[in-house]
Amino acid sequence: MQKPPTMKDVAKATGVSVMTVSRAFKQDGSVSTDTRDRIRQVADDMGYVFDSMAANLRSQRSGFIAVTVPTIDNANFADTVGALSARLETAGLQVLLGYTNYDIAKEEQLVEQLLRRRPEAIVVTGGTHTDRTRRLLANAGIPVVETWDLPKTPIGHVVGFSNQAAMEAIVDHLVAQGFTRVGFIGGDAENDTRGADRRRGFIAAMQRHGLDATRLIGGGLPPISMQKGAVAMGNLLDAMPDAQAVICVSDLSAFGALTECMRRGIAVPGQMAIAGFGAYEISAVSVPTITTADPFPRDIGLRTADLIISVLTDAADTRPQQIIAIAPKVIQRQSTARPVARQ
Amino acid sequence: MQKPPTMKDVAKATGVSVMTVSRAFKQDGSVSTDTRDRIRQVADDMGYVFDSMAANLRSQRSGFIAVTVPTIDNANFADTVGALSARLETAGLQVLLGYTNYDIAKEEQLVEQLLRRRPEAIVVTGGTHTDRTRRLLANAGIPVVETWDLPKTPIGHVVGFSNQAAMEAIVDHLVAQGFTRVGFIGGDAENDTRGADRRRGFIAAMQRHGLDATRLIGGGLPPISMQKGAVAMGNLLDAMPDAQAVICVSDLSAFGALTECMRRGIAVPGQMAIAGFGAYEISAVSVPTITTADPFPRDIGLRTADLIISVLTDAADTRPQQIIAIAPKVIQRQSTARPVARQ
DNA sequence: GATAAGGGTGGTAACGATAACAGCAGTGGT
DNA sequence: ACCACTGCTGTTATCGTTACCACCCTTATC
Repeated sequence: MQKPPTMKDVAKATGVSVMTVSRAFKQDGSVSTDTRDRIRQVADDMGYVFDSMAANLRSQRSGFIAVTVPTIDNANFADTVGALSARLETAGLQVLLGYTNYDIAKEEQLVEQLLRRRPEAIVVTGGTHTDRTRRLLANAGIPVVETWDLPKTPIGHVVGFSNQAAMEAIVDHLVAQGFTRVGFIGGDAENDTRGADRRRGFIAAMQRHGLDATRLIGGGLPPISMQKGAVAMGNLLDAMPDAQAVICVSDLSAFGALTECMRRGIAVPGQMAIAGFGAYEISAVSVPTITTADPFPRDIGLRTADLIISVLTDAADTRPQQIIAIAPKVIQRQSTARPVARQ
Repeated sequence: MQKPPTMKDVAKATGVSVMTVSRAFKQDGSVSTDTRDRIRQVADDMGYVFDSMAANLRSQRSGFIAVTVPTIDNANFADTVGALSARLETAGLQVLLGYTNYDIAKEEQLVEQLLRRRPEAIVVTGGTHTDRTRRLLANAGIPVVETWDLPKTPIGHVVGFSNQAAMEAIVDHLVAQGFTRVGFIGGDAENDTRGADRRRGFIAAMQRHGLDATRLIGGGLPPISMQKGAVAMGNLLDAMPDAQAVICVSDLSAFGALTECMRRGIAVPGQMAIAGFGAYEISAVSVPTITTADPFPRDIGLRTADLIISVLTDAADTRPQQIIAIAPKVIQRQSTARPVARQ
C-alpha cells in the first residue's frame, strides 16, 4: 500500500507538467480538450483524487460557508439549512454546519472553531451573541449573516424576521376572533432567544389590547417538544380553567396541547382555541388544522444563499450590510375558529 | 486593511520561534505554561485565528468525517446526524454533511466531492450504491461505514438494521392481533431503497402467513410526507374498503393516514388499525398513539461515531470490518388495538 | 565530575496544490 | 515582413502550518 497519487504522479504518467494537470481539473482552465480528456482518463485510472486542502491553502479560498443552528432536530432549521445548502451548492460552495444547542456560550466556542476552517462567509441563527462572538465575527474579514431574527444592532447582513412582531400578529388574530382570556405556552429559559422574543410579543400585544397578559405557562428547556406542549397544556387547564385560547411557542407544542385537549374531551375549536408558530407540516394536517404563522424557513435559507453568492462574486457589490426582512404570514385555520356562543 | 496575521507575526510579536507558537496552539505541545499563556494572549490581542487549512495540509489530517444522508428534512436522519456530530465532536472531529436527495447518482457525485476534502472516514446512509461509488469508497483508503441498512456485501463497516426484517416484525404483530386484510402504504420509487426494503418485508411476511399481500398503495416520490399519507389512505379506503389495517412506510404517513380516517369518521382503532415506522415523536403523542418500530436513530449515530473513533485512534484495532446490527423494536400502541368484534 | 535524561526551544524542509509570469507556436491584419 | 493577439504549456515561488532533527540547559544518578 503506497501513498495515494498526487498531481505530480498524474503529470509524470501523462507526460505533461503539473500545472497542466491542475488546469485540467478546473473548468475555466485553458487546456486543449484533447489533453484534458487524456489527463482525466489517466488520473481516473490511477485512482487520483483531487486534494482540496492543498488547493485551498494556495488559493486562499476554502469553498466553505460556516453555519450555526441551535439544533438540526427541528424541521424549521432543517428546512433553512436544506435550502441554504442546495442553493449554495449551485455556486460550488459547501456548508460547514455546527450546533449551538440553544446556548450562546457554545455558540462562541463553535464560531471560533469554524473560523479556523477559513470559511468564505458565516451564517448564524439569531441575533443574540456573547461579546466575544460579536468581536470574532466582526473581525473575521468575511461576510456575516444573522438569520431568524431582526437584531437591533446587526453585525453584518441580516435575513430574518421579528419574532416579537410575528407573535403580536397572532395575538391580533385571536383577539379579532373574539378571544379575550388567552394563555401562552413557551420555554422557560432565556437560552432560546427567539422563544423569549415571541413571549415578549405576546405580552406586548395583549397589553396593547388592554387584556390580561399573565396567563403564561412554562414548557421547560428548549426544544419545546410535542410532549412538553401536552404537559404544559395540562398545567394550563388545571391552573387557569377560564382560558378560552392558548398560543404556543411552536406548532409542535401546539399539537401536543391539542392532543391533551382531545384526551380530556375538550373541543378544539369550540371550548378551546389553539395557535402555534412555524408552519410545520403537522399544523396543516392535524384534525383540526392549527392556526400558525409561517416564517418561511426555506426562503430564509434561499435568500441567505443568494445574498452570500452575490456578495462573494460581485466585486462591485460593496454594500456594507443588507437587511432582508421576511414577513411571517398568519395562517388562519380551524383551531381558532370563532367559538359558538356558550356560557 | 492588511492581511490577517499568521503564526509568523505572532512569533515576531512574542519574541519566540514559529515552532513554539505552533506548539502553543496544540494541547500536547511541550511548551512551558508561561510561554504558552503569553503567546495565546498576544495572539488574541492581534486577532490571530489559527489556520486549519494549512495545518491539515502539513499534518495530513483534516479532522473531517464525511457523511451523506438522503435529506436532513427528516427527523430520523436528523437524529442520527445530531448524535453522530455530538459524539464525534468529543474527539475533535467535525462532520462534513452532504445530501443525496434519495438519489444514488447524486450520491456518487457527492462522495466524489466529499473525498476531495480528505475526510478521515466516510459514513453513508444505505447499502445501495452505484458501482463507481463503491469503487471510490473502497479505494479511498479510509474507514467506510454504511448505516441504516444491513447490506449483503458491505464495503467496510456497517451500523444498521434490516429494514425488511423490521417490517416483517410489524406484520407479525398485526397478524397476532387478529388482522388478516392488511394494506401497505409506501413510496413508489426504488430511489428510496430503505422504503423498498420495507415493502419487500411486508410482502414476505404476509405471504409467510398465507395472507394476501397485494393491498399496496403508492404514496409518490420520497419523502413520504404526512400529506401524502393522508392522500394514500384516501385511495386505499376507496379502492379496498375491506381493509382492516394498514402499515405505512413511516410514522409521518401513518399519522397522515390517521387524520384521513378521522375526517371520514372511521374509528382508529376499531374500524381501522394503523401502524407506522420510525418512532417519530408524533406517533407517541397523537390520539390515538400509533404502533411503530423504533430503529434507534440516535444509537446508530452514536455507535457509528464510537466505531470511527475506535478505528481511527486504536492503531491496534485492525479489524477490517465490523458489522453492528441494531435490532429495531416494535412498539405496540393504541392504533393497532384488537378490534371489538363486529361484522 | 562525567554521563544520562528530559523539558523546552529553534531551524529547515516539506505537505500538494495554484498565482504569476514567461514562452512559444500559429493566425490575421496591415 | 512586421506586429499584435490568441491558445496552450511550462517554470518558479509561494500559501501557513507541522514533522523531524538538533540543540541547549537543568537536574538526577553513579
